[in-house]
Formats: sequence, C-alpha cells, structure tokens
Amino acid sequence: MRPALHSVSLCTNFSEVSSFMEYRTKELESRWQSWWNEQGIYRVTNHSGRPKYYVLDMFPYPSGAGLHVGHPLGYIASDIYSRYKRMEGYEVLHPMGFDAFGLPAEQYAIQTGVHPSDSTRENTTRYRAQLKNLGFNYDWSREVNTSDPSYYRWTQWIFLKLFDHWYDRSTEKARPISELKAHFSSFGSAGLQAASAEELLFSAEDWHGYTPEQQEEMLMNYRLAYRRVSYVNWCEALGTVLANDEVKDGLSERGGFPVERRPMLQWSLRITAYANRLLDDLDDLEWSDALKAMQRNWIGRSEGARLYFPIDGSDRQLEIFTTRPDTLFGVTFMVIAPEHELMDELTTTEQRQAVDDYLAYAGARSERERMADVKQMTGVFTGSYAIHPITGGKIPIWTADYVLKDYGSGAIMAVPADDDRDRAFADMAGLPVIEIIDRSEWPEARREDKVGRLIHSDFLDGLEVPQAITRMLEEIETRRIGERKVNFKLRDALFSRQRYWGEPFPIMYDAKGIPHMVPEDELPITLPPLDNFKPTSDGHSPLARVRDWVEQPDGLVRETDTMPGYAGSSWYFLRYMDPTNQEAFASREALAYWQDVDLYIGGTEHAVGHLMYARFWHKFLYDLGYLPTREPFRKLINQGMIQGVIESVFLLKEKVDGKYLFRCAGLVGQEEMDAYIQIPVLIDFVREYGTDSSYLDSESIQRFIEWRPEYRTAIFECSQGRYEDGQFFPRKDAAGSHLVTHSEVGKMSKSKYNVINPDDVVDQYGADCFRMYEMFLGPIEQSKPWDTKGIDGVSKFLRRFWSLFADQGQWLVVTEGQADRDSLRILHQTIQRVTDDLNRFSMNTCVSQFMICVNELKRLDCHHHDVLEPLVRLLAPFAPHLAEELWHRLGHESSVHQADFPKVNEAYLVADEILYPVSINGKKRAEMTVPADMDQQSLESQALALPEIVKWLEGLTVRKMIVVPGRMINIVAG
RNA sequence: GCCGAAGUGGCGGAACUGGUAGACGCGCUGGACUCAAAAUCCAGUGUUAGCAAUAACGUGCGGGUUCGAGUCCCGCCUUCGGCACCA
Repeated sequence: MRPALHSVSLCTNFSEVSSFMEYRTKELESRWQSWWNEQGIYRVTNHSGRPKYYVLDMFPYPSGAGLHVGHPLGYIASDIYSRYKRMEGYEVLHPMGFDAFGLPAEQYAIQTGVHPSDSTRENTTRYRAQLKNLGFNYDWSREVNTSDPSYYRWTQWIFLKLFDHWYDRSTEKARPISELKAHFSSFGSAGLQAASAEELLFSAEDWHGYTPEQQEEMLMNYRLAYRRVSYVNWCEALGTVLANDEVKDGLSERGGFPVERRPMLQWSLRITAYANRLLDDLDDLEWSDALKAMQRNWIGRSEGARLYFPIDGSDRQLEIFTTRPDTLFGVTFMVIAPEHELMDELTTTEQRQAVDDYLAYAGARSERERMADVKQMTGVFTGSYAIHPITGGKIPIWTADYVLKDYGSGAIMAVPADDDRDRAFADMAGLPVIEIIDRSEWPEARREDKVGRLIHSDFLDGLEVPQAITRMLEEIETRRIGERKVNFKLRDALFSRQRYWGEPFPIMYDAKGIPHMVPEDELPITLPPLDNFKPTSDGHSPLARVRDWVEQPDGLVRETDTMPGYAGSSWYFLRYMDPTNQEAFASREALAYWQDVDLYIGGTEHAVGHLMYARFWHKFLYDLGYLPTREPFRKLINQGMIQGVIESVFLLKEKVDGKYLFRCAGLVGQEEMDAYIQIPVLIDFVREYGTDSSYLDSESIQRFIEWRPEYRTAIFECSQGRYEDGQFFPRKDAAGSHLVTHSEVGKMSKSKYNVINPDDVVDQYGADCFRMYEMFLGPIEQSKPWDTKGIDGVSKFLRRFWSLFADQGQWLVVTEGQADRDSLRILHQTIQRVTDDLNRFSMNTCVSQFMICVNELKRLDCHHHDVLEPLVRLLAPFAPHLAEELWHRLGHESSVHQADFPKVNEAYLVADEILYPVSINGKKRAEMTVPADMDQQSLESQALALPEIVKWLEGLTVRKMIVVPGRMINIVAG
C-alpha cells in the first residue's frame, strides 16, 4: 500500500502547511462558511426536476437576549435532516426567518424610546449571525420577516379575504360574501347553513327593507373576520388586550401583571367554522399522539342536544346545550352566565338590586380569583322562571359565574342529582334535588361513566342511560323543543390588539361606523412613524394619536388596532416558497411545486396556539383555491427543551444585627427553608457548577459582592467558617471557605443568570462539535439539562476522526488499494445504522455509531481511501465543516454537501461466524461461536455439549430447546 | 380532577419486531509517555459476597402472561408537560 499524497494546491486558500496536520476549528469553519456562501450551494429553485422536500423550523422571535444553547436543538436536527435529504437527491427547501412583530419590542420602546423597528433590526442581525455561526444550510435568500411591509402586505391581504368570506356548512367551504348577499337578496335566510354567531331568520323582503348599516351588521354575523363586542382580557399595566394563551393564572404571561375582564369592540376570526375539519384532518397527520390529543382537547367536540325553555310570561326562550338530555326530568333550576344577553330582561324589579350587586361582584373578579375558589359557588335568583318543555313546570332562573358565557349558549339546565357543580350550587342556594338515576347496581360509577337506570322520569323510567339519551333525543325532535347538536370548546380567536408593533388592519370606517376594505392595490397599509409608544389612556393603540394617518381626506378613518402576533406566523411557511413575489403571496407555480411542509420541527409551547391558527388559515386558503393541500404540516416533531442549572444562595429573610446573612446550603435544613430566600447567582462565579457540591469560595464570593453591591456588608456563613468584609475567618484549622450553592434544573433564562451562549461554546470547540454534542445529549423530543463537561467526548471523537486522515505529524495518510473486510464491515454497519437512525430522528444514536466506527477503524489502523471517503459523506450532515475540509483534501472540488449519500452494501454485513449466548431456563450460562450457516440440529447438539452447560444440566432433564437463528439458544430443563 | 409522556449505573443515555440489560460518552480508578503538567494512549468500572474462578441480585413498586419481560397485560407510586367550573 502506498500513501496517496494529494496535492495541497487543491485547497486554494491554504497558506500554512502545518495546518494540514492540525484540526483547527475556527479557521476551517469560517473558511467553509464563506465558501458555501460564495458558491451559493444552499440556494434552491422552484422548478428543479428533482422531487421536493420541505424542512421547516419554527421561526424565532428575535428577543434582545439572543440565542442560548437551548434554541438551536431543533435547528440542528432539521439541518442534519435537510442535508441528508439533499444528498439523497431531493430539492430541499430549508428556510429561516423572523417572527418580528411583538410586545417585547414595544415594551422596550416604551422604556427606552428606541423604535421597535430599530431594536428588531438589531436583534435579527444578532440572531442571524448566531445562526450562521453554527453553519446551518438555510437558503438565506428566502429569509422572511413578518414586520417587513413587503411581507405583511400579504398578511393584510389574507385578512381582507377572511373579511370577505363566510363559511357554508352545506358544502363545508368558505365562500365569498357577494354570494351570501345574493342569497339573502333572493331567499332571505331560508335554506342557509352558515357558520355564524347566532341564527337569524328573515325573508328576502326583510333583507331589502334593511338599511345598509343594518345589512352590514347582519353580514358581520357571517364574515370569517368579524367585529363583535367581546369580553377580553384587559391588562391595565400593558394597556392592551391579551389572548387567552397569553394569560397565565390570571396574570399576563409577559410581565406578570393583573388581568381583568372588560367588554370591547374587537376583531375576531371565526375559527370555529373549521372546528370539524381541524379535528377530523388530525387523523392523517404524522404528529405525536400527545400533540394530537392536545389539539383534540382544545377543540373539545361534544355531542348532545340544544333545548329551548320558554320563559314564563315572555315570548322569549332560553337556549341551552346539554350532553345529557336524558336528565331533563331532573332539572330543578336554570343558570345563565352573568354576561348573558337576556340578563337584563330576565331580572325582575324585586331582584334588580341583588342581581346588580352580583354582576358588579362577578365582573370585578379576575380570572385568577375565579380559578382560586373553584368549589365556592356564588349566584343569585333573577326573579324569572322558565317552563319545563315537557312537564310544563316552573323552573327558577338563576345567574352564577360557574356558567361561562363563551361555552355553549351561556346558559344551562341544572340537574343537581347528576352534576357535581349543579349539586354544589343547589346546596348553597337551598334548591331542590330530584333523583333521576338509580346507580345502586354500579356503586363505584361516576357521572361520566353514563351508567344506571332512569327513575322519576316519565317515559324514560327503567331505561339505561345510553338508551335514555337516544330515546330523549328522538322525543326532543318529535316535540320540536330542540335538536341534536354538536358543540365545541374551541372559541373564535380574538384578533385585535391595542398596540403599535403589529400589522395595521386594512380597514377604514365611514361616518356611520361601517367598515370598508382598503382596495388590494393600496396594500400594504404601513405603520406610520411614531415616537410615543404608550397606549392612550382610554385603551386605544398609540396609532390613535397619529391623526393624519387615522383621518383620511375622504372622511374615512382607519382602524387603529393592530393584529396579534400569530397573524404573521399563521402563513409564513407559504411565503418561503416564493418570498419576493410582488403579485401574490406566492406564485401558483411555487405552491404547486412545494405543496406543504414535509417536516416541521419546533417546541411544544406552540402545540395549540400557532399550530391551530396556521392550520385554519391554510384550510381557508385551500378553500379559496390558492393552495393544493388541506394541511400545512405533514410530519411534526417537538423538540425538548435544553434546561440549565439554576444556582442560588440562601439569604436569611431577617437581617442579623442589621446585616444580610447568607448561609451555606449544607447548613440549611429542610424544615427551615421558609426562613430563607433563594438568590440566583451568575453561574460564572460558581465552582463545580451544576454538581451537588457546587459552591462559592472566597474569591467567587468577592465577585458576587461586586456584582450585587447591596450585599457588600453581608455575612457569608460557610461550612468551614465565616466570610465577612472581604476576609475569611476559618473555624479552628479549616482550610478554605465553601459556601455551597443550591442547584436545581430549570429553564435557561436571563433572569436566572444561567444562560449559556452557543457562540462561546463554538469559540472553544467549534460549530461541528457543538452541533454533534447537542444531538448526542439524548433523544430530540426529550428535555435535558445542558452539561458542558460532556462535550469533551465529542470533541475527542472529532479529533480522532481527523486523525484517520492526518496523523503523527504526517501528511494525509490515506491509502489506496483494496480495503480489508473488517474495515468495510464497520463502514457499512455504520452506513446502515446512521441511515436507519436518521429516518427515525434518533440523532443521538447516530453520533454513538460514528464513535464506535472511529474507535474500530483506529483499532484496525485503517486509513483506506475506500473506507474514509464514504465515511466523510456520511458524516457531512452532522459535521458539515469538517466533512467539507476532508472532502476537499481527498481531492474533490465540488461540495461534499452536493455529493451522494453513501449506500449500504449488504454483502459486507454478512458475518462468517455468530456468537450465540446459551441459556438454561432463560438465564445465560455459556457462549459459543459457530459458523454462520450452521443448521439447527448441530446448534442444539453443540450447545448441549458445552462444558458449562453439561455442568448446569446435571440432575436436570432437558424438556425443550429454543433456537432463534442468529440470536440465541435457550434450553428448557427441569 | 382530566388528558398525555416518562421512570434503566455516580451522570447523559442505549437496547429497532419479547431474545446476552447497561452500547456510546462523561465521571472515577490504575497504568504508559513526561523533569512535571496538559494532551494522547492502554486497562478497569451495575450492586453484593469472594484473593479468585464464580454466584446471587438488578430496568419506580406489587402481581400476571411466556421457554424467555426494560419491552406485553392488570393494579399502584413518583416526576414532567398540557387542560381545567366545558354543561
């Protein structure tokens, strides 16, 4: 074998000869990053002859804090997979962009006066640099930014389409408002099956008799983007309305300010129209069952009946929804939500005062308070009665806040005998209970089990619950007192925000308040310049202050609210397909080519919010004929979080002699924890960070004090003595101070001072090493704590990989000629394992296999070109820089990322010999190595002849032999 | 409370369809090289007993199915994530 010394001149910008032997990450990685950039190897076209594959990352909100090591986990996995797919021959769309509108930039602007567009630009620049530093194969020419007018022009355009369409339930499809008007004009509401807030009944004559304003108001009942008065989460401190998923425990998710409920005229999106399809189409998606369950849960479909209870002394009736129509004879009272539209009408003069007091009380209660005392029932009698639709009996109507305005019809029939909440309320209010279900045969059963026999229920008596439900549903329909109904927990999505930093609505109002669409050719409606970002005192967006923007020459005024964060993120995956198109959000050609996202990787935090809205918008655009697919994201993987270790020190709540006292965690007992506050410490100060014994020594206490000067005079009580005023006073003859810190695994966040910046890791170990280490940590879906110590193993692996090519101060040591069988076997085993594991997104075991392979090749002292060349291609998706370097050193001039992915040759996997474990009654007792083609009989006899087996079988009879070819032999004896 | 996921060495984790539990890496121990250190290389490392060969035990707990269970079934416990007065 002769060493093949490939010419150095192949690598053009090579200056130093010595670097040929040394693996120096920094120079090598930046060199290849710029080369890829110059060569444009990650550019994709919309008309390649190759099959397409679309790999998408959830794009980030560019916060001021920058990326930490947790963010790139999913990006690395998608980068590896998209590189693999490209090498497999696909045209791979793998883009990145920024979800750049949002509250933090606006809050920052209020605090500092820095315009959100400036801070956002700065943050995106930083993010982009951090991402590029990791060597991702994004096609940056397709970058999108939701706050860019050329992007949000199309967000506004989609909004106009939503405004201009309604949902036809008979065809399960969105249709233009013009067709709805035509229907009203000819037939009134007759024959219409539409998604709407309420069912309106009117004739064509009625329609023609309405004023334009009245007509417009009726259309609002059907539009997919519509205005309504809704009770919203009003946050005084932020001066804005928050979405349900932006409120946590009655406080704003960001900032933790109190939130109250307040009525406001708001834009909403009629996502409920799509509830059925959003639910049904989940079945075909390759999402985790857990995630699908979350979405199903959120949609919350339930089957039951809608019933109408006449109101005593009125021609109105009370609509209720129930999943248990069989319990109708057990109704002893009705409850309406405090916000119910009939509230005023139902309140009698005698009860007026009591009701008003209650409404004031309920309205002032925050979500948090309501949640805090779930079991505490409150409510008052309205004074009115409903008529039981079958028995004709009078039933009192109460109001209570355990009934929710937005679920069902905002009113219930209360059956205290069969519902815990109704029972609790009846007990509180002293209302009667009629037992209607005999559950004596099922003493353990609960209501949800739907078992038992009906009693005191007229024609239902003696029936089992399921039969009673069916029977009652029939009865309801024959008597025309209601109908079968499917109800959803899903609510329409609130779409207005009283903020500056979001998409303006392409809507103007005339003098009568009728909204008009801004013509398409006037889009985008851009945000006007502004320097005061505070909301107005009456809760309007700061845009309301910009008079010459709001008030148009023709007398129209602009909508001053802006769209919420999820507007831009609900369709960004489509824009990547054709990001610079001026004529459409994406060309038909591009949409036809890319179709949908094949693989979407992102965090679980968007499980219901973003993923639900994006599916809704996608389906809407599909209905309008713009998209060829029903669902946007075919396969979805949720990456876990990378957590940090939060290090904190115990500070005694009460000062000692006017001084703060910190005490070593080792000296604080469980039971006295309450006496201390935990102060997080910047992890840079902590010795043995992340371990049980992490501590601060004298020097790091000093740094801590410099960092938090308010503790300058504090006493630090350590296990070995006391640290005070810059001096350590040891107890007896103790050596040094050890203030043990408390370590717990938790979120990596700026406020916990435990953020690890990927740039620092890359600086020390290189991007390839960082990437592989993140993958090596464990399964992609699992959350796990970051531990910098373990990275040495991966770093060592990469250097060993390198040393297969250049070793011992020699030049390239790659040899030509026939490779030996052992080397080829480990190579092909690795190809097989890595390919399989890639396809099931088991990146951590890929890395392990690479390590096993390199260990083996080192052991075999293999430097064969025919082994190393495919290995470089195999490693390329994982360590793109290193692979590119070695690829070029092997004499190639084009990129390794455009080479073919190696294919396994099964011939090399066949082993000549097999090692069989031999067990007796399932316990392994011996091993034997035999030729791979040995037949079963010989295997059995050879196993029985093994000396260990003979010894163990003494005094036993062999009853049975189990031989699994290639795997194991088990002897059953007794 | 409901829904979902997961419990394996000192640590991160592996074990694909029920077939040698602990791959790979970290850490630790010992050794080589070195004046020394780092780096590198070699060996060992589940627990218990034993000088050892070896044996027993061992995948959260209790039971079951099976020749054989980390893997399947039944019942519990713990942790994490989501939802939470949903009629």
